[in-house]
Amino acid sequence: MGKRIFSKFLKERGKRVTKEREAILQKILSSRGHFDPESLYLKIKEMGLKTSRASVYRTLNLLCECGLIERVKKTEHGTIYEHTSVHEHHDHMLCMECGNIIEFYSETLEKLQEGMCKRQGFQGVSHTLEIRGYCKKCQKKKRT
Amino acid sequence: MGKRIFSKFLKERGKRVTKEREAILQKILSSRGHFDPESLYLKIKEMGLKTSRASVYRTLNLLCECGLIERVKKTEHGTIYEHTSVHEHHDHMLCMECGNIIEFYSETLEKLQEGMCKRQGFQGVSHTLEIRGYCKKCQKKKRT
DNA sequence: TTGAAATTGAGAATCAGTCTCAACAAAATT
DNA sequence: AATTTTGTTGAGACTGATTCTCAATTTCAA
Ligand SMILES: [Mn+2]
Ligand SMILES: [Mn+2]
Ligand SMILES: [Zn+2]
Ligand SMILES: [Zn+2]
Repeated sequence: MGKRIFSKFLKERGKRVTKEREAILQKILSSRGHFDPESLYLKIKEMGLKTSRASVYRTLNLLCECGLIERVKKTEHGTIYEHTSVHEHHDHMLCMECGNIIEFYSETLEKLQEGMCKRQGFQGVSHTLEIRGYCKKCQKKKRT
Repeated sequence: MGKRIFSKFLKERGKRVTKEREAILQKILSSRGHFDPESLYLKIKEMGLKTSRASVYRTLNLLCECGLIERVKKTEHGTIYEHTSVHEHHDHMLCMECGNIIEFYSETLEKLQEGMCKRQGFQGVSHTLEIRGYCKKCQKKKRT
């Protein structure tokens, strides 16, 4: 499904639909959750498909532009992405102990943000909310 | 005021209060708003004080640990910091056109987040909310 | 099928941030 | 006060993510 969107996007810009770009998108769509460019690159090589880091990075930028994926977060170890076509918009809780990511969504929270924007005369387009702390498991561990 | 806190923090850890560390903290406290390591480094040099990039980075890490400053955001051009002792906690709206940053705070929003954490059994410690979009000025420019 | 135009991949370049280590300074011991 | 111990500094090397370069290759409209 994302394949169509991507092809259309590329053609509209006079860009080309190549095997490499298709392989990269396919691999992203066929795996769940968050990912980073380096692991994606390695997974694609493992499958015997040919690609290069340069192409992975270039394609990730294109996929961001066309809205099929999103940059979730820049960390000290690089950028984390996720695909948006599957998931609807959501925010994240990040466990500082184990790195586990909990996804959540609250309509009320979203509305409230819109309200804040209006009050400031700001035209909101997108947002990221990250709550850092400790997940259930890690809270238990700490108690002992 | 932050000077005291920093000295205490350093001593508690068997670390030393040096001219370089004091100069860096002073420069941060005496300037308003957000900053990045490189400009901070340049400002300090301009003043004729002696320092190195290494020391700036090292000291910023210490100041984060002791809570006097915070990493606001990692961008493609590096990390943006701000000092917390002055400002209370707040969130950000970031204009994608001109880079302008609007700070805001909503009690309701904070409470709502606490509620979301409780529902997930997550122990929230801190968070970052960034809303991206267009500020008043840039909205006007776009219309014309 | 052909050729102009876009894309690819290997490796060089860039850039923020960290690390190394010898010279130096602060605290602790004598 | 002199000496020893230990932490800090700064220049520059290093790292790792990402982008750039450019010759070779591929796409696709005609
Ligand atoms: Mn997610
Ligand atoms: Mn701020
Ligand atoms: Zn955890
Ligand atoms: Zn603006």
